[in-house]
Amino acid sequence: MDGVKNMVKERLQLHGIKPSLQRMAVMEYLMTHRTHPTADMIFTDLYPSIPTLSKATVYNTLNLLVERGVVRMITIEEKNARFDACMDPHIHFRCRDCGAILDVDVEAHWIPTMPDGVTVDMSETYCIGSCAECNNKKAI
Amino acid sequence: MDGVKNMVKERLQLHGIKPSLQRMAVMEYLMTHRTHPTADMIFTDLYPSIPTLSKATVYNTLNLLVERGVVRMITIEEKNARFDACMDPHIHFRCRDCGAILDVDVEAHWIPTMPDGVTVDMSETYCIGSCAECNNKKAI
DNA sequence: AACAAAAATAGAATAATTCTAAAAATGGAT
DNA sequence: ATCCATTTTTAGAATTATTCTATTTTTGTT
Repeated sequence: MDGVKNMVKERLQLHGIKPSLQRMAVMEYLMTHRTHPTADMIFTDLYPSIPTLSKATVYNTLNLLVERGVVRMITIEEKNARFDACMDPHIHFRCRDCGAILDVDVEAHWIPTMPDGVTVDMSETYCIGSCAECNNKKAI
Repeated sequence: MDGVKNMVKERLQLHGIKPSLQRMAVMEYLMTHRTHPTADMIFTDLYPSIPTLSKATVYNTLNLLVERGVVRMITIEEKNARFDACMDPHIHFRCRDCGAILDVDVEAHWIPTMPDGVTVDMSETYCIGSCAECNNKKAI
């Protein structure tokens, strides 16, 4: 039996999500690809191995996963949402030049002092700039 | 002469943007409406007073303003981009229940320690949760 | 095997944004 | 003022990410 598949299944069940073939595939994809993929990338990559897969299913699954708090949706790019199954505290950096999105580990997320009565259940920080490679190219 | 219009004009010129009627109108709108409007809201509100206004112009102008660093684009909502002319350090909070987007003042933006070679030129923090009013309603 | 509930599917519909090509406005130089 | 080049605006078409709808398939239970 495949260890990864078991982890995937457990993680879904832990959040009350029935582990169908398609949901397992999307979840496994996110757990093994730390590339912050778009819904379309996930669909395109999974399609060859699940030829009956529909884009609607990918969207349905991603929405369900986000609702249940199993993955995060990243809106660092205006165009399309990106998804991330890593729930350890980290922030995202986008390189203005090459478009890469990198994880940057942090001890904990920053939650500024909020006005009275406001409760926060999640926080995201996005940094934009130039990555090391792009800075290197410019220096030459 | 109108003081606000002068401030608007100066702010555009300071960033090398020719202050056309349309650009002034969009910029003035953003400076006087701290509601984080979408492009569509800006268009709809300005249209009555500038009946020749085109949506493309609103988008062109907003893109120019963001490029030149005069306003920030806020991607706290997946659906549409929102815009903010206030460049003082503050973060945005979105209420999951009523959808309101609030400003929360901070001393300075948080920029975590980045990997070597990475340079950051801007950072945004989004917090999501429930606002005071919605929390109140739930408590009753 | 029969049935109800849940999940997946194809394709149409929606909506935000960008693109295109043409028209209008602007700002010199003559 | 007039001509010309450049910039800006415009309307509408095109694009694209996402959601919706109605149907079919799968799953689990009696």
